[in-house]
Amino acid sequence: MMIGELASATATKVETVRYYEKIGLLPPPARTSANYRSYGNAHLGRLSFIRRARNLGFGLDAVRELLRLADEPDRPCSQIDNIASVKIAEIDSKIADLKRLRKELYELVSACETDTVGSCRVVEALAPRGSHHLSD
Amino acid sequence: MMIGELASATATKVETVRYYEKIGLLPPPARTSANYRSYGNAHLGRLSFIRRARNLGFGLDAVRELLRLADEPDRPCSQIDNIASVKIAEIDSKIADLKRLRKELYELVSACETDTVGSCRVVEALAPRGSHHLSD
DNA sequence: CTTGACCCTATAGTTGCTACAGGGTGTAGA
DNA sequence: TCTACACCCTGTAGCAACTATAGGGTCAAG
Repeated sequence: MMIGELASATATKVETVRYYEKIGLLPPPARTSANYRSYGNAHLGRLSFIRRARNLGFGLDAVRELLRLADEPDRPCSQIDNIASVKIAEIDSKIADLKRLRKELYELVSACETDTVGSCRVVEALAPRGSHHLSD
Repeated sequence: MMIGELASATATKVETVRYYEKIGLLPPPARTSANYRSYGNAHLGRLSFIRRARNLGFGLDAVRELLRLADEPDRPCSQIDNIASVKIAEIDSKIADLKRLRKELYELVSACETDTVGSCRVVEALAPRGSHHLSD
C-alpha cells in the first residue's frame, strides 16, 4: 500500500503520516525501487490505533505510551486503564468548565437584546469585579 | 503597577502579558525611568477581560473582536450577542463530543480490571475493526 | 557592596500538524 | 513518443498561543 492509500484509509493526510514516522510513532516502512513508502497491514493497524486514540483526545505522548503498553500483551490492563482514567477525569473537568461557560454566556445573551454595548451585560461581566467599563 | 503585579493579579504569566502587548491586544503602558512597564487600572481591566474571555474559550481573534466592540459603547449589543451565540453553539457541540468520548472511555475502563493487555478492551477498541492485535 | 528578586529585549522552542518549494515517477491519452 | 497529470520524495517554514532561554539592567535589603 502506498502512502496516499494508507492515508485515505485512515482519514489522515499524507503529510501527517510522514510526520508520525518522523517523530517515531509509526515505524519506517519498506521502500519500493522508486523510493516510495510501502505499507502493510501492521502499519494500517497501528495508524488506525493512533488516529482513534487522537480522536479520543489523547496527546501524542499518551498515544506513544498506549502503543508501548499495547506492544507488550502481558502487562496488566490496569496500566492502560490508568491512562484512560486520567483522561476521563480531564474530560469531566472540561465538561464542567464548558457547562459553567455555557450558562454564563446564555444568561448574558438573554439579558440584553436591544441595549447598546455601553450597558451590555457581556461587557460588564467580562470586566473585573467592581469595574463598570474597561477604561475605568 | 509593575508587570509582575499585573500578571499575578490576573493569573497570567509575565511573558504572556508582554506577548499580548506585542500582538496588540494590550496597549503599551507608560514606562518608568528604568524602562519598566507601568500599568494602571485600565490595563488591569482590559487584561482581566482578555483572560476571562480566553477562559471562556474565545480565541485571540474573537477576543480582539470583543474588545473592539466593547471599546465602542454605542454599538448595538446584538453584535456582541451574535459572537456569544456562535460561541454557545460551539460549546454545545464540544460538550456533546466530550460526553461521547467520556462514555467510550468509561465503558472501556469498566470492562477490564484484571486482564492483561493482550485481552484489554481498550487496546482492542483502538485497533481497527476485525483486527485483534496491532502486529496482525 | 553585593546578593537576590525583579525588570528589559530578542529569539528559539513547544504541540500537532499543514503548506510550500523544488524535485522524481508512472500511467494514460494525442 | 511525447506530454500532461496525479502521485511520490525531502526539507523547511508556518500556524496558535504561548513558554523558555540567553544575556543583560535596576533596585531595596542586609
